[in-house]
Amino acid sequence: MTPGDAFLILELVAGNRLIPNSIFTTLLIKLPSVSPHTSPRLRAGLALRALDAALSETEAPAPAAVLLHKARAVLADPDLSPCFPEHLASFSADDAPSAAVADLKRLVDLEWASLPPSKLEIAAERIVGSEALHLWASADPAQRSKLRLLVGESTARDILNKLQQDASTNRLPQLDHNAPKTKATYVSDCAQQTDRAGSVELNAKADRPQQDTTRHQQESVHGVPSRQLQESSIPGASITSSLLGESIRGKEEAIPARVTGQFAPENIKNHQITGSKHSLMERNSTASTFEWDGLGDSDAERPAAKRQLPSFERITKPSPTAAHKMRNKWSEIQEKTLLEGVQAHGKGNWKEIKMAYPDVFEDRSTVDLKDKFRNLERHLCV
DNA sequence: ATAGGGTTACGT
DNA sequence: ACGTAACCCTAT
Repeated sequence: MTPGDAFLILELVAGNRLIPNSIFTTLLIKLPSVSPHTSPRLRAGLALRALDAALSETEAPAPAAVLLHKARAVLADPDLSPCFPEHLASFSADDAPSAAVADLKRLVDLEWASLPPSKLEIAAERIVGSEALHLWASADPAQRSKLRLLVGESTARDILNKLQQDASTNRLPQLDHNAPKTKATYVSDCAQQTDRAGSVELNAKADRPQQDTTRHQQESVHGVPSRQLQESSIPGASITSSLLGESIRGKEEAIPARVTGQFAPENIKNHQITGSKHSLMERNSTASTFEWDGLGDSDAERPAAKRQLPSFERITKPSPTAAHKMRNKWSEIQEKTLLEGVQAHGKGNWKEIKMAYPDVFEDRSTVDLKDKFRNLERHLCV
């Protein structure tokens, strides 16, 4: 195992919040040591893990003041503080400790969701993602057998089939410039536009967030914790880095530290009077809200909280008791799941995220997800 | 399907 | 009264 391979593994693992600290630290100890300074993801992952640990005292419900104190200690740690983005490093709240801790947790969640994809994820995207056909098309037989080894038999067959189809229609797939935004673009959007070069570089390679690799990654974490991670991922990594090394390595130096300072003021929209087009003031008759009984967000998801769509009769005969319906507040679980979803599937892939957590988002539309994430984002960006 | 402008209900 | 979370509408 070369230091380069160790770097790829650690960089992947550090930035995946689903992989527990215990596993991460085990890897940290057993693998050849790597310098975190070449990777923003690795740096931020290390820092966020430390902060997470400080904030999640699961033993006894520690008082907020204690958590805050611990968190501040982490933030002030001279080894870690350079790794935090500015708004976290300079975090200070004059609210009560509990509010400050809640604020901090929110910021940390967002920061996790904003981590750029790892180089392995990007590499995986290149060999199975939307751009993969080009790579496969131009690969000679020896390279193809390497690729086949990496992606697995069935995926290889799929890709080759597609390739065949495209060859028969005599057309290679076009580059999709309207591809949805990825984590990487999200980061660069949100961060100040001061160092375009590095971000653009990342964007070009992570044109679309991969799906399968992330999902596999998560499944293996949930299912078979440590053994698999330590053994099975290693040969793949070596092959990957030997095959793709020149394209993903050597760029490390070129990637500048992430700058997430103040955000562009243009993002702040001041509600202004709008020459309203037409009867926007009128509530859409198809709109409905409903009550979410109780505040049971932590436990059993209510099984049958179904939105009741208004029927025709109801329109003609409006309910006399017109009980004022509350709106559906987002539960903490839903918020966390959304952030996790964005981390795993990329910002903008709302449909995908919704489908990935059907129970949690049963009563949320993709637009709801998008709106909610926009709200969460504003906490960070304003 | 998604982004972004706009509206409304709710908490303060 | 005001800021904002949740929701709605529409252009792309």
